[in-house]
Amino acid sequence: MARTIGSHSDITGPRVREAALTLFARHGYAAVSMRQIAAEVGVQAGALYNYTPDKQSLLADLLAAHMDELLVAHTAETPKNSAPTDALEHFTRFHIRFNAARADAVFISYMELRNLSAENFGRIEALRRVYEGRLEAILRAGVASGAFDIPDPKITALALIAMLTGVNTWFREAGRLSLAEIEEIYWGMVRKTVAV
Amino acid sequence: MARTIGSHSDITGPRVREAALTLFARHGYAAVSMRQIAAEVGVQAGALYNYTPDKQSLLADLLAAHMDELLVAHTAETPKNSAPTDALEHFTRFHIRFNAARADAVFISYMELRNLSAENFGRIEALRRVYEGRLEAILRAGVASGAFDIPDPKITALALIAMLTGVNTWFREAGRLSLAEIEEIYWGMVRKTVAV
DNA sequence: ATTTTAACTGAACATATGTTCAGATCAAAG
DNA sequence: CTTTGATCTGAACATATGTTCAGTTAAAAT
Repeated sequence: MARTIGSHSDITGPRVREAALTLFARHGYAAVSMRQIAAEVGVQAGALYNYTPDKQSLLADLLAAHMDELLVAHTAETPKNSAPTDALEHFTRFHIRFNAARADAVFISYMELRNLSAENFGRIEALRRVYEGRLEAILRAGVASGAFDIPDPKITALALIAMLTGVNTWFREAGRLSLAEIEEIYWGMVRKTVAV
Repeated sequence: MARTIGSHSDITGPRVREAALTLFARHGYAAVSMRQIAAEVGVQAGALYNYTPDKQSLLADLLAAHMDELLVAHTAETPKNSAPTDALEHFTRFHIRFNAARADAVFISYMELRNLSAENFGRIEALRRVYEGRLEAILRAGVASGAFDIPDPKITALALIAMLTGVNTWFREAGRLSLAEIEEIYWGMVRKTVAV
């Protein structure tokens, strides 16, 4: 009637976040009520406040966690001192693979920026800029080395990120193409886009 | 106290749609109330129902109108019997220019699909598929003629649309680059992406 | 001038939402 | 076994939402 048998914050907490992520991605932050999230977890809405101060923090934390994870993973997996073309290939494959494994988080990290408070928006946007900046740095290094022919590295970075992230709107594991095939196709397009 | 002096449905109707478009784009459909839209127009919420059966229809009609306008404009402006490369250039420039002039409508046509009823989603999605299909047809013609080297026209079409539509997330008229400059840069990238 | 139609208000209605918190039950510690 | 801490319920609270509609005022028609 009150405390659920076997419950523990280490179990319920992640389930709250998971449910929120799934529901926000499917229906949108504003369209999902705390009661819906609670029902998904199997508790009443009031219980959610043991795990989040409020609804806005729940969204902001999901987005920040995703961006932090993205940057940490990218940092860990990025080879040092690669030639620009290798670095670009790595970025391309990393982006597709990492994001495909986290479709919901990627989705809301673009779709729900409008629902963040100004403070939270600034926080998430700063993280996004860091990631974009890494691609731009690769492109600039390629231009400087003569490996790439790019009229405007910043615009090109934006275009490539949009292209790569677009995979998330349609890729399905059970689809016609495997993720590896999609990586190949996209790397081919990216390579040609910057080719001399 | 009741009817506003000088009011007419040909004036208020479009203002309702305009206010809805602006507010939906800025805050998201679910986060915007009918009272907010009404306030933007300068009427009470109950008055909106002279112009739309319900909130969902307001959104669906905005999306459908945009897609219809896009397809009509694209049909009217597309030269007949162009070589694939010319057709692709035209598509690229058309997409950027047309959408830049309708940033809010483009934005919600991607961001608010989740908030459509199943019936309305099907309706809008079908229109989107028509547009995508036109790009794919250009790419296929280019492959058939030997002008393009593309491993998968359908995937390439999705990638290019994502790249081109991405302009809408950051382009500002008062920005560093003019729309014409952006068209040039993007056409350069698109041309190289499909190059033999 | 009168009647009809158009365009609105304001109040109401039936829910719905984010959040709080006293009390209840489970789990861990002593 | 008792006490303390953890995790929940259910009710309440203060708003907020989409929508309806009788009545009011402006515009158009007669």
